[in-house]
Amino acid sequence: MSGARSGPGGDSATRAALLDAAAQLMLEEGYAAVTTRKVAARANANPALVYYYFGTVDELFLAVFRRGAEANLRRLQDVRQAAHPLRAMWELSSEPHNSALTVEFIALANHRPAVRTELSLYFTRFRRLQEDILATALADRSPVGTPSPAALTILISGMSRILTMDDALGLADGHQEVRELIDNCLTRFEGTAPNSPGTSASPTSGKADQDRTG
Amino acid sequence: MSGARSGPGGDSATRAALLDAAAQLMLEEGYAAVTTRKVAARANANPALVYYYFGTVDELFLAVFRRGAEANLRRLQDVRQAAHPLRAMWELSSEPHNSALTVEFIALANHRPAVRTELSLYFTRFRRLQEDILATALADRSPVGTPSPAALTILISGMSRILTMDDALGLADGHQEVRELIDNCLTRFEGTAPNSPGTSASPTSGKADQDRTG
DNA sequence: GTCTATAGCTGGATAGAC
DNA sequence: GTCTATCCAGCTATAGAC
Repeated sequence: MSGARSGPGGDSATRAALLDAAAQLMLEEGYAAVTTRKVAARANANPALVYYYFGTVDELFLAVFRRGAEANLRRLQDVRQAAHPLRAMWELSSEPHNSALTVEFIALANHRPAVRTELSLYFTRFRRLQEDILATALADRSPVGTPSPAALTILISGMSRILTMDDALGLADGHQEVRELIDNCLTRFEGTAPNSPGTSASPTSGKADQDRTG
Repeated sequence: MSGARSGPGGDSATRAALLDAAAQLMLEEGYAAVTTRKVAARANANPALVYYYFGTVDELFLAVFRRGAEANLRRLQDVRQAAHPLRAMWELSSEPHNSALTVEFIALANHRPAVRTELSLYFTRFRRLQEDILATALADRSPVGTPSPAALTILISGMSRILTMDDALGLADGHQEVRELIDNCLTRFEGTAPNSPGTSASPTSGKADQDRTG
């Protein structure tokens, strides 16, 4: 039950520890700090095991990303069941932990084709799901002139990304007003109460909590 | 007149070549590829000269950033004189070359305090200037309910950043609609004609053309 | 200002024992 | 599955000749 179904493609405890270690390193020191030696040290494992499980460092990056991406897609699915889906969606997009890893992967994607392909696929799926949720939530309730779900998705993605990236740099000018504007929009559509903490989040949590991506 | 006023802090041709090389490397291969050897090779210079001029690789990063940042602030200043300042501001923010370098520096900033400080200072100045231009352009002409210049600045920054970052990943869903929405806003305030190519850009161009930052 | 040389370290990757 | 040992490449930074 613990380290079952092993093998290079499997889900052994060691493999998971290596993934956790790599994600942590990316967050704390940046993708350039993800070396076989450092990852192994942090996972209390032997450096050679990185090659055993992943073959190359590039594949390690992809595995880290995929794990987080899948967790995030599940969480977005769960948003449908939240008391206030739109607000839950906004909160999911605005998680700072989330966006810190994303910045690292986007920087990586600019220079590693395999990573770029993976990110492109992930974002396409994530945005489509967002559009879907928006379409359902806004059906017959949006005033004339409301942009399409696709455009609203860009708006939400852009605003959550700039706010979280600004936060990382300590920039806050205008943030409060923007957050209030967004809050007003959400309230207009879904009523006043924010989701209680955890309502928007995943029953999927647990291990996946350590390296969300998106 | 050519390599005049030399010295480690000066502006010799070699120093400039090293800065150009570092900026190119960041764009093409990412910040992790900025090593003394590679930078020197690309600049046809000796690796030891990096230390002569900059002391450390960190200082080289800062010098690259500052050069681009100053060029960008000058260009934003020039926007005031454009036929359509708001449109010129939007076009400046939307330059892809611009944002590619910015992503690298933001990733760097997450892990190097000196870089974070520098970016924080730059963005603060850039946004303040944007707010100023917005305030001037919108004075007495904005309908009730229009967000403040500070909030509009976040909106502009967020939209231009998400669009350019999406472009780098090949994501385009909803982009056309968003661009049209923005275009309509600009037209409503400034009339229909886009700035002729170059109108929004810098008389400051030339060498600075190679590594804008922002 | 520019160069060579070099110390000392860290890295990716593999072979092969257990 | 996990480990040791190892090859070779690349890196930062400095000392010192020219």
